[in-house]
Amino acid sequence: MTETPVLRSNARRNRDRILEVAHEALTASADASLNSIAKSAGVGIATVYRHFPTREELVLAVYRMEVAQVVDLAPELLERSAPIDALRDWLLRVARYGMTKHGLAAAMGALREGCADEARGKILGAIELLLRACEDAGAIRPGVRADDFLLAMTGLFRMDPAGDWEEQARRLIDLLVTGLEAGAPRR
Amino acid sequence: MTETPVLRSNARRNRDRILEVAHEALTASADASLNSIAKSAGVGIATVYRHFPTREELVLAVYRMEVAQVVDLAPELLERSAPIDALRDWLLRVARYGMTKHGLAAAMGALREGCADEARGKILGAIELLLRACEDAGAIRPGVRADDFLLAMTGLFRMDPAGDWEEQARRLIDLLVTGLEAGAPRR
DNA sequence: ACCTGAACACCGTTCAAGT
DNA sequence: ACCTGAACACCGTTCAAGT
Repeated sequence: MTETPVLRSNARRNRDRILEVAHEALTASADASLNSIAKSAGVGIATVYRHFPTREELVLAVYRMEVAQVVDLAPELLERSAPIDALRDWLLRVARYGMTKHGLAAAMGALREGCADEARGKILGAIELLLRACEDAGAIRPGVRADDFLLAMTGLFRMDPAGDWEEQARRLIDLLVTGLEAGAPRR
Repeated sequence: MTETPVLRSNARRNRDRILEVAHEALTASADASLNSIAKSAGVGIATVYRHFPTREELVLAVYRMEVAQVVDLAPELLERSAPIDALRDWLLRVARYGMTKHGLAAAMGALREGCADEARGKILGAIELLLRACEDAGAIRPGVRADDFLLAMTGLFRMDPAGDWEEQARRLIDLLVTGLEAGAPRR
């Protein structure tokens, strides 16, 4: 992934500790300050900057760890369910994920579009995988683009964590999947 | 709308000037500083705070002006097109709107959920109007909730203003409308 | 090599003082 | 009533100095 230029062991330890603390802090609040993160991690601010040259870079590093989890879930779900169910499940998990890590979702949303490309690419890969599986099964209309569907999913990250978000997520997912199913060969 | 407690004429002039400048500045960049806005408006910072007790309040005031425009568009479109076409047109206009005022859309996105309630209510009203008209015409499946559809539309504000956003908007709108049309009585 | 904390230029917000 | 700008407590970021 990121190149690992063999850090000294204490440097490596610092880096991990910063990431861990940043993960906690950003999950709790999207605008946790770098100073507070450095203090919680027990390092000087400049050490944070040594490892992550800018605030955005740190947020992105945390983001990447999270994205990997969600992305890896797609093939697992496909192994044990029909493609269309796997898609539904995956979307619900993404929503749940976005809700438990609400601060993080907000922090990600505030990032400049371009700089999240790597993570975005991975998510697009997972969507592509799910869509193509559904397509091959004849469960959805063919030709829907992964990037379009990612845009359509955006709302899953924008729900109110208080209250009935799970119900709302289900309804949104129904709306989206119904859209995909329209014009499917096998229906 | 907002109560108008009869401001002195120079106060009123200041308020208008601040709003005007803030509109320009926030359109250009979502994180234009209040200090810079005050300077451009030719008033002291504290004057900005007198009229808008917090940054959020100012952003929201600008936001409200913008929302009104989009909301008023819905009945106009319904008057001169079939409901389903009015819906499509409206969605495209919303997307175009979000793109020309990208900074503003970003600033709005950063607002706490709850505080935009008034504006949110108006938008929900416009969506409700369009959905019910389509429903009455038998063009879409009945029972789709306005708040769910608003969530599904979220992506329209999250497109990349550089490049082919209009194409992407059209594809996203197609995806959404196809979802609505599935199970419509008259198809 | 890697770390530190004081220092810099900002930010949103407040407040004593002016007319 | 309404306005002003200096002041406050922060922020992200940098840099000279330490081991």
